[in-house]
Amino acid sequence: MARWPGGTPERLQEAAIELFTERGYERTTVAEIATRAGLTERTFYNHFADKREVLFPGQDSFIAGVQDALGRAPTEQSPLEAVRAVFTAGSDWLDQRRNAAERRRHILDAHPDLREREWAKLAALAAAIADALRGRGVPEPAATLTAGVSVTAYHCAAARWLADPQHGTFGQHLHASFDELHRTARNW
Amino acid sequence: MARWPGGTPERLQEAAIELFTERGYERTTVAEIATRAGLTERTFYNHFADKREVLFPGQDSFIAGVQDALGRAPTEQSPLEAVRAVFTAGSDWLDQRRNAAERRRHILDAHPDLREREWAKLAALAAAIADALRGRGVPEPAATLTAGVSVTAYHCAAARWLADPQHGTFGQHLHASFDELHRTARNW
DNA sequence: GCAACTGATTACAGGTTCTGCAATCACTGT
DNA sequence: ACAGTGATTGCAGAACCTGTAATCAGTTGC
Repeated sequence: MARWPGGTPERLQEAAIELFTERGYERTTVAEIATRAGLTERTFYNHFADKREVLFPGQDSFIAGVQDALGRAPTEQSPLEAVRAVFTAGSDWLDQRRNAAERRRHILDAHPDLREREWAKLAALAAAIADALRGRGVPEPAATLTAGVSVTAYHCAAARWLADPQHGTFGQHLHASFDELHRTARNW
Repeated sequence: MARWPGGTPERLQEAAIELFTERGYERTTVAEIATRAGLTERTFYNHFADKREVLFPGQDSFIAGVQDALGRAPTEQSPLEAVRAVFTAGSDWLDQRRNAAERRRHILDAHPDLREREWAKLAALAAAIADALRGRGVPEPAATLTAGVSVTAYHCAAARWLADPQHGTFGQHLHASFDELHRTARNW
């Protein structure tokens, strides 16, 4: 018998999402989150760097995964093709979590501080991609630009995926975004 | 004779930059900034929404200006051309403030919280541009994508402008970024 | 069997950020 | 004179976050 029930960070995340949904992000204190999870405020900060981070579980490992996958992508792919393929490979994972993503999006949209953190995560993703591209021999500023453009397309696809009343798959929106990118690029 | 010496926000900004440079962002309290400016902590918060905002003066009006200029850009320009032209129009303004920009960059680079705010400002800029493009009749998702790509190029240009040991003008780096964008787009 | 170790949790104290509210006070217009 | 304006201030307090040390069930080494 374990001394402490497992899944502490998960319990904190669930409690946080419940409370944020019920009464909003600002009107919820960290102490309340911890209490609902059967823990104390101090324990919350043992698992999350700050109050916002509880809404971004696994983001850092996702970013690391993208960077890693890009490192082993076939060399004959162009940089943008490689990134696009890596994103596409992870699209099923997202589709299976649409409900959770929708609830999370609601909370994020309601508070600027949380969107700020989201942009920070996207910037970190772009930095990781740029790093991987440089590792593939892409020179600057092409690496940074390609990474930024890719993340823009990714983010745009994610937004439209969640806003889509027809509930199309993330993969469909991803391809639509990248295709639109090619189309508009032709008019430059 | 005015009751209070003028330029309160400017004095707070100068005091903040001095202190952040001397002992770092984290080791400087808002009370210390206010005291150095001959004011109180409460007055600081009358002028800035939070501690970080003191390093982003006039950003919101800059964003509004970009949006406004885009609204009156000639219709025969393609969306990306229009944005590029608006950015170029403001490049002299930046060149005249290179020193201040360098000091500010040093402070920003040293603390993640500040970079987070910077990304939030860039995201706000992208949103404003997307809005202006939609006003020009650009449909979604092209508007959002073009705006995102533009801001990526802008940000990349700004970074390289400040990192350039040859001290090239911002306009040169801006054009280099946009040209590189065209070049890489051809390999997609 | 027993002691030392481990590692998650907890208790506590305290600094900092940020907000709400009411008061001050020189200047302004009537 | 005299009320109005508006920037500043004082004060109280909630919430966020951190450092440090204590607790204690389970595990390991002997």
